[in-house]
Formats: sequence, structure tokens, C-alpha cells
Amino acid sequence: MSEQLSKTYDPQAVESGLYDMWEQKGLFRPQPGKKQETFSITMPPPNVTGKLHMGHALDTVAQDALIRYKRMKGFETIWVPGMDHAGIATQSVVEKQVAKEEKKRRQDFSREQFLEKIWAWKNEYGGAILSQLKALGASCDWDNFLFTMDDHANKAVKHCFVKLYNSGLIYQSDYIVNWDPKLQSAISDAEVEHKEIKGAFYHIKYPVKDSDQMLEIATTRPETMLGDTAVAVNPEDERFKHLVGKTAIIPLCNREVPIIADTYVDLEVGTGCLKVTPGHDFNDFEIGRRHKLPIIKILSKDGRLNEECGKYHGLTVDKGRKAVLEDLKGLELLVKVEKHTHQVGHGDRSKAIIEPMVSKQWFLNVNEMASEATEAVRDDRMRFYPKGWENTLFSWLDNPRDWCISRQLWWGHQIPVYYCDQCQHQWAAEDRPENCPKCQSDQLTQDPDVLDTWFSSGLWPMTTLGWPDPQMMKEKGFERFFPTSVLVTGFDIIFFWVARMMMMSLKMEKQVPFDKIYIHAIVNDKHGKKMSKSSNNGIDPMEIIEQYGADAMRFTLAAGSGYNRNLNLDPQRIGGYRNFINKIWNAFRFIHPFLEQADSTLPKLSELDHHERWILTEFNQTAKVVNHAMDEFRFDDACSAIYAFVYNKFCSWFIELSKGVLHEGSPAETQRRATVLKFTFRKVIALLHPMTPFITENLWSHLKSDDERELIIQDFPEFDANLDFPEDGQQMNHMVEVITAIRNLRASVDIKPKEEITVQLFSDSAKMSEYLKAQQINFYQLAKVDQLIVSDKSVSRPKKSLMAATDQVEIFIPLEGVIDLDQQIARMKKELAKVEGELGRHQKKLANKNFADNAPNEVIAEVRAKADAAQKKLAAINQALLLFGV
RNA sequence: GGGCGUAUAGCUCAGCUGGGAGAGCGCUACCCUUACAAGGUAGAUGUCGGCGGUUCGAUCCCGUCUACGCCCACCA
Repeated sequence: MSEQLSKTYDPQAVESGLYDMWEQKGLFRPQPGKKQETFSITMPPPNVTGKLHMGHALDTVAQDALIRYKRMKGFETIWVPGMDHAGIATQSVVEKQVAKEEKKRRQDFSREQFLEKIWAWKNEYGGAILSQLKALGASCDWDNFLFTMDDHANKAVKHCFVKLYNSGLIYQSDYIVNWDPKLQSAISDAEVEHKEIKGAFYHIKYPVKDSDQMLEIATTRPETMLGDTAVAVNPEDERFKHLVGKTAIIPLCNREVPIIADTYVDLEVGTGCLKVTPGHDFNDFEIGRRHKLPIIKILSKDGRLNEECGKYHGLTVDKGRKAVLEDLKGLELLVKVEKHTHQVGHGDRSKAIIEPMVSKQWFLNVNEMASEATEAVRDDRMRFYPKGWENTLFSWLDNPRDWCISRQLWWGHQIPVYYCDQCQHQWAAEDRPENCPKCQSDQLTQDPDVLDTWFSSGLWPMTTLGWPDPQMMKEKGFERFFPTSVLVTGFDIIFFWVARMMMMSLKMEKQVPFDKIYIHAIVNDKHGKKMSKSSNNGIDPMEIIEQYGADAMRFTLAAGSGYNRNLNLDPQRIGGYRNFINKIWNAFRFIHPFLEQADSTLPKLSELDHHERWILTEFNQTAKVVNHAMDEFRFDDACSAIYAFVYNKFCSWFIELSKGVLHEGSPAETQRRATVLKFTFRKVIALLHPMTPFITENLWSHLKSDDERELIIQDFPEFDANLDFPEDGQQMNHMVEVITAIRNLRASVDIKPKEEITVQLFSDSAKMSEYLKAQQINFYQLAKVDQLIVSDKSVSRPKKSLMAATDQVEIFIPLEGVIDLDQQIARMKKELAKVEGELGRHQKKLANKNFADNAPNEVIAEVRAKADAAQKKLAAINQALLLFGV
């Protein structure tokens, strides 16, 4: 007890060492608790290339708060951390590095060589984010850490793939996909972002063979005409009906193509004639299928025009477009150019313009899996918080398109499909086979593609718990922890990730992957703008932690998190909550010297005094609110309840009221008060621990007894009916009201804080009078009232005084000759008007027959009570005004 | 084009199943009161986006308009 406590809270000093202590003592590991229930969370694995940003911080804080809450409640908890190999992102980083340092391209290396480079990079630079999670206080179980490219994860992926392959859900097909020319890989629909681009409609004439007629088509992508294999019109279109079945000639390449009729063509749009490019347009691909049109690919992997394009071969799409237009102009086939803005797909990673392109890819048929997932949400086996997000999920799952799962990358899980070079047999296998099962040849080739990163992510909640290895599942407690309790994530990956986990888990294990899904807000800057490098409005969590401490940042994020979808973060708020942490710190400094006098248990309840019963009651209410809020993921409500209790109850009143007792009370009183202070404060920091683990654990070390363990595994406070004293609560509220009124009166005439005053109170209630008399000493401490006279209302009131009234008590401060009478009268008249207004409203309501007939009884009673109180107040003020001669 | 969401104090946001509005920050005044000036006490501020409707009563429910977000979508 002899150590010096700094006057202000110093986050660096307070927080340091605690994380290592928790970890070294194994407190993050699952431990059976008193509840006999489990609570598990799988951490959304951050990218190996990632740095902590505010979004992660919020995600982490929400999860950690839940885990700590449940751990303290006595659940056996596990929070499994991991890291994602982030196929595209990581490969790009290393490609850039190699380009810079060695002036080489990926293709200059063998696959094995390049993968070695990526692993080397990963081991050296990857995972910086993990230590940042620790700085935040994330109490995850590092012993169960998993990297998505670890052997075990790889086995899980292969196991799943083979199962799906053998059941026929995974198939290979020449299909039109989103091709990212920068990555030179296919990407899935979900990875395409549509952005508005200013382009143009080019109207082009196609000659009709053996005629002088021309068909006018409109397109935003004229260069794709080099791949046209038909022109389509609507079968009902009178303008073109007679041309159906004839042949059109594609200019520039002079290809003869059929003119076909297809209902897809809209009579109203464009010219009514549609050029059909099955190789490079999603709709045209479908039309092509219906009409068995040939497919001509005009682009190479890097997005340039290929050898099909004759003289345009080698040009980029952009240059090709210009050249094509130039030539059309020369042939007088370019009719007009209209400005037009339209949506163009971009790769969400590479930002490159996506080219629809036919290529051979692997697909997962998700039809059935999607409806299984939908059903599981509809019948409440999984529940979204807030519930509204399930619509977002449904909108996607309700019209599923097969998922393109192959990527033409090296970094990732290589597709476990093998080809026999001898007999062309193709099959999938979990372990690399030695021989072809058909012809026994040992000349085998594995499919070169890797799987979409989200394929492995989709298995994540299972993989991290040992699936599908029976031994490992046993060790990691799959039985106990799966389905996981809650998934905490942002709405931006509902499609990418949440939906995929649902599908995979239901397919593989016939179980949902999690019971609840808490979707938290996206963190923006204080004006609601997305934080981004280009706007330069990002707030770096690590800088905040350095400046204000992890606890202040955590509390800020938690206080801003409920069912909202945006959290607009104002750094000033963090400062405000840092002050709150400081408040806690100083409350402790106040209690600190008295700890030695405190007992370790509360005295008999009958011995507690009024204020002690009151603070225990208030704490009880707070604990109730916090528990409820935490169960519903209302971190905002939990935080504000604690915040209000600490400031408005514990510090402002209980500590203030305790000063007299502690300094001037009898030894027994002092000891009792010290005991209650300690008892309550211990509870408060326990209640706060999920939000602000560092300072609370630090303070706990001063407050715990020798045989008690760390706060992180202490009981979480809950409502305790034995410590609930409603009557004391009500009385105390009256006293607070009276004291506030006195302070108010003092302020109104600038009575200096140090100046002592006399106050006369009048009340009709004997009980109230008695109570107020008993509180006399507190009036001195809280409002510098050195003389308090309490009388019943038969006693005449002092003249020319400061006067105020509550519904039960009249308050007079006699200051004859000192006060400005007119000023006081004006103040009282203002108050009078306010109360009159209130009363009028209530009376009007009560007089309304419809109200009396229809409103519920309790509402009527409430209004009547309010009217009553207003009436009494009004009478008191009126009477006082009479005394003033008004 | 469809869908979702948001409009409440100067700023950022709460407001539970309808009974007449709250918090934090900021602001004003006065205080270095022996836990804390990262503090204390007191205070000011709102046609609860507009217009209709339901109801005894609407910030809350319904309709509609306006503004701003976000998501989805193949209008060539």
C-alpha cells in the first residue's frame, strides 16, 4: 500500500506487462467454469499482409468484450485466432518486391521457387497485425492459432473439395467469368465492384448480306465487334422481322454472322439491334448458348486484343477501341456517338477493369447449399443482430450463381485434381496419388490453379476446431465448441464470408457454423466519411493507443457500438473517455488509503446505513442493465450505464458523502464505509473489465485478497436481490433534488462556494422531515449549509429569502437585505410559468374524456401524480411570492 | 432499375412494445473544495427533415415528398 499512485492516469504504465501476465498464466485458454456451458468465437482471420485499422479494432473489441464477459460469467470460453493467407494480396506484395529488388517477374521463377519466396516474406514480414491485436488486449487463445495455409487447413480444404467434387457439385466448365487482366486470373462475382464510368454509345452500321440494307447497332464497347458471332433482334420487332434468318456482315473483319431473333432483346433499348459477343459478355454468352453460336475469344490473358483481331492484334482494349472507331469512321459506318455513363466492373483488389471472358474454370454449384443456408436463418437456427441484416443475406442467397472457385494464382490451396498424362483420366484426391487409378501410369499432373481464398475461409469455424481430423477435433473440443456461439463481423463480408461459412458448414457437418451473428458498424471519420488513404482521414489505432491507452480506445469503440451501421469516430470522444478512465483511476486513489481498514466482506445488511444501501441499490440496477445489454450486443447501453453510475452516483455522491464519514466518523463507521466503498468499487471494475481490461486488472491487483486470482477470471457482477433497497433509493433521490435546488439558488445570486449559509426546509411529511434532519451533516458537505432548520408547513416562512420548491419540500435561504428582490421575483416567476405550463398540460389531459376512457390506468395514475406534484410546487412558489409582496 | 438504411441540441449519436425528448463532446458563468483542472457546481440550446393519415395522444405506427448514405443489378 505504500506505493505512489500518479495523480493522473498513465496508460503506458498501467497497461504494460498485463497482457503477458494473462497469457503466461494461460488465462486465455479454455477453462471449465461454473456454468458448465461453453462460449466460442472464431476470429475473422486478418490478412497476413494487413495492418490494424479501426475496423479491426472495433471487431476485436466487440469480440474480446464478449469473450471476457462470458469467461467471467463462468462459461468455458474459446476465442480462436488465425490469419488469412490472402491469396491475391500476398502474391501481389511479393511480386512487387521481386520486381523492385530483383527486377524479375513471377514467371521468371518456377512455381516452387516463387512459393518459397512468398513463405519467406510471410515469415519475415507477415502477421505484424498479430502483435497489434495483443496491444488491444485481445484475449484469444494463441495456442490454437491457425494460418489458413497451414498443413491442417490445407488438409481440411482438400477433404472438402474432394467431397464436393465426388458429389458432383464441383465441376469444370468453359464458362464466361470475370477476368482480371492485371491479376491474370478469374475472380468471383462477389469480388467485382461496379463503378460508374463515363463512356459513350457508339452507333455502328452492319451491312446485311446481299442487300443494301444496314442494321444499326449501339454499343459501349465497339472493339468487341471483332468477336461478334450474331446480330439479334426481338422476334416481335416489326422493324426487323423480315431480316431474321438473313446474314449480316461484321465490318472490319468481314465475318458473316446470322441475324437471329431472341426475346432478350429489348425493343425500347438502343436501336433494337444487339450485337452478340458470346465470348465477352455475360448476356451474349447466354444468347450464344441458346442459339448454338460459336464463341470467339478476342482477348489474351493480359487483356490485350489477340491474334483473332488481325491488324489490331496486340493493342490494349483502349487503343483497340480507338483504332476500330477510326477505321469505322473511314468506312462511314460510324453513325453517331452519344455520351453515356454506365457501370463497369472493377476488381476489388486490383482495381483493374474486369473483362468478361470465356475460360475454363472450376465452379461450385451452390443452388442447394444456398437454400439450406437461407432456411437455417429463416427458422432461427442462426440469428442476426441486428435482425435487418438477414435481408441482405437473403437477397444474395435467393438467386445464387455458381461460384467460380479457381484462381490462376500460385499462392493458395492448389486444386487437388489430377490428370493422367497417359489416359487423360481426371479425378480428385486428398493425398497426392502415385499412379493413375485407371491405367496405373505415374505420369500425373495436378491442376495448376488454386482455390479462391474464401473457399478455405468458408470452412474456417470448423477447421480451427480440428475438422476434419477426428483426433484433432477431440483435442480442440469440436464437440463442445461447435457450432460456435457468435460470429462478429462487419456487413461488408456478409456475402464473401458469412454466407459461405453457412453453406459449407451445413453441407459438410449438417450443422450451422454459429448460433448468432453480430454485425457491427463500419468505422468512419467524424463526418461519416469512409476512412481512406486518399482522403487522408484515417485514424491509426496504434497511435491512439499510444496517446490515450488501449482502454480509452476500447471504451470509445464499445460505447459507439450497438445496432448502428456506421460509427463516426471523433477523436475528441476518445479524449473524453480517456478522462473517464482517469476518473476511475482517481476514484481508486481516493479509496486507496482506506483499504486497510476495510473488511473483506460486507457487514450485516442491518448495519448498513442509508447511503450504503443506496449505492448498493444503484449498483444493482447498473449491473442488471449491463448484463442485459451485453447479452444483446448493446455495448453502447452497457457503456453508458456504467459511465453514468461511475460519474453520477459513485463519484458525485457516494464518494462525496463518504468524505465526512471517513474523516470524522467513529472507527466503526469508518470501517463500515471503507468496506462498502471497497466492495462497490471492486464490483465496478469487474463490471468494466470486458470494456477496459487493463486498468481494471491493474486496480484489481490492489483490491484483491491474497488468495484471490486475477480479475479476468473473477465473477461478473449480476443483479443481487439481497442488496436491493428501493426505499433508500427514493429517499436519496429526494435529497439529491433538494441539494441541487440549494446549489442552484446559491449560484443564482453568486454566493461563493466557500460561504456558509442557513437553509430552512418545510415539509408536510414527518418522515421526510425526519430524514432530512438526519442528513444534516451532508448538507454542509455538499452545499455548505452550516445551519439547517427543518420545520413542518405550519411554521411561517421567512420573508425576502431565496426560495425554491420540490413537490415535497420548500426550500428557503434567508438573506434579507442582501438579495436583489426583483431579480429573485423574476426568477421565481419564470419557474412558476414553467410549472404552470406543465400542470396545464397534465390537467388538460386528465380533463379529456377520451383520455380517461382509453388510456391505461397506470398512465392515468402517472399523469395524476405528476399533476399533483406540479400543483404542490406551484402552491409553494405562489405563497412565497405573496411573502415577497407580489 | 431494384432493395436497405439514415434524417433528433453547434458536433457525434441514444431514445425499449406510441404517454410530450436524453448522453458525450463542445459552449457559458463561477470555483485551484485535501481522489481527479484529464476536475467541480450551476446553466443555455431542439417547429425530433417537410406534408398528410391512424389515435384520446405520434420522435416512435402508416402513406407521401425531399436530402444524404450503402448494397445489389446484364439495359446493349
